[in-house]
Amino acid sequence: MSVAAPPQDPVAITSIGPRVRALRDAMDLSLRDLAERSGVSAPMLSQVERGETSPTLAVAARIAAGLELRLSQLLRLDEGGTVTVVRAGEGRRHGAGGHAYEILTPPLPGQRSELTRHTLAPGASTGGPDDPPRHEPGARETALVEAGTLVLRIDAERHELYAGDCVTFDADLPHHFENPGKEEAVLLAVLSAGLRRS
Amino acid sequence: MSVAAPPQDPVAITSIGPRVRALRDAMDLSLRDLAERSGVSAPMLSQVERGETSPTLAVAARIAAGLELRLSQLLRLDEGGTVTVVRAGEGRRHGAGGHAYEILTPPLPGQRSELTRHTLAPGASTGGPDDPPRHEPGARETALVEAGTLVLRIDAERHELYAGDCVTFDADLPHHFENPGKEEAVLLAVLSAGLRRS
DNA sequence: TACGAATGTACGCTATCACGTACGCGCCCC
DNA sequence: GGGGCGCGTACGTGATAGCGTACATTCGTA
Repeated sequence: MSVAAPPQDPVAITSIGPRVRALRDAMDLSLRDLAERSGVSAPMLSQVERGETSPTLAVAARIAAGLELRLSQLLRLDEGGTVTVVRAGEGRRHGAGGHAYEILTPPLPGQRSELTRHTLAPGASTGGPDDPPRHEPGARETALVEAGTLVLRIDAERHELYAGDCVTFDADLPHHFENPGKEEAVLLAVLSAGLRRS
Repeated sequence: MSVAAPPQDPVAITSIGPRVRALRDAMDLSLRDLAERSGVSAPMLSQVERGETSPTLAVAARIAAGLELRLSQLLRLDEGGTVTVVRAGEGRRHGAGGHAYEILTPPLPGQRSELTRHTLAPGASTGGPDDPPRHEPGARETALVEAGTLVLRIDAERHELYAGDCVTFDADLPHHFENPGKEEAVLLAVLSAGLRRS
């Protein structure tokens, strides 16, 4: 999931106006009251409330202070925290053959890690030796075996993993998992992106 | 017309400059790169970073967006919330108070995500309302319910989660999980760090 | 009805925010 | 050494944020 696009809509954030108005009303303050408390002039407050102007951080902070809030608190009210729930089995499903996986993390801006649940039929493998996963440099992967047994091959190395085992490795190396057993294997994988952006 | 107390110091908030600089460095972006990503001119970015000017909310939001952060997250860094310190002693509480957890990822350099498996006894909760987890700004958490039912409380919101459900949210908001059921609940949590401070 | 006191808003003026351009600097490579 | 190319920063200019003042309106009260 290499997110690169601009993340959110910065314009909508300007809409603290209604919020300020609501808070001021809730505190039973007039424009002049809040002006005195915040050190921002009443006309300015009026313009901000109506969205006719975008205050500077300094002024916005003083307004927030006058409302006994931190600026981040005032702003979060208009941003709405990101909470995304993916119900059981409702992730994005991929895969063919004996390898199926489900992406459990949403494609949000700023998302730096991806959680996937892989199911490997007996004898199946992820990617395969000919088509090794190529992750970006600096990426790191953590894999947790939920059920069955697996073999992780990184470069020339070979690691046997059993249910409950957890392995962490640099994901920019060619690697893949194999299911050598006779039962289905389930793997949870966390892929963390590197910091660098180009 | 009721409350009276002057709350805080709004002046210090203006100092997002160093923060922006650190975040930009961590993402390995030049002023012009960030200018393109954010839609704010490079000279303006330079002035903001050096604290020579107080940007407009609109501009500040665009800067935050260019850094893949919400403005409130960017601001929280310079507010009293500098207490980004993780809850004291929670790492030791293995098996205490009905909440046990195990860190599955190693403390490697360059590790930017942490995988933990939590076990919550009936009625238990992670952290608790008085001692909410405070992760670093920009951090994001993905939690997967392995067994039982859980309730995620984040700010004022409440989300019911059942086995197999997966939820992703901004981890720098105060949050905690509760086990309202009569059975033990198991939770896998992936905590992805935000951009590094240098 | 008239009046004082409160409200929120329209008007100018000044400070400064925010832009495009241009400069000095360090680096790599013909 | 002289180009190029990237970086961050100093200019000058237009836009606008933010102030003080003055105005229209609605109340409660005489």
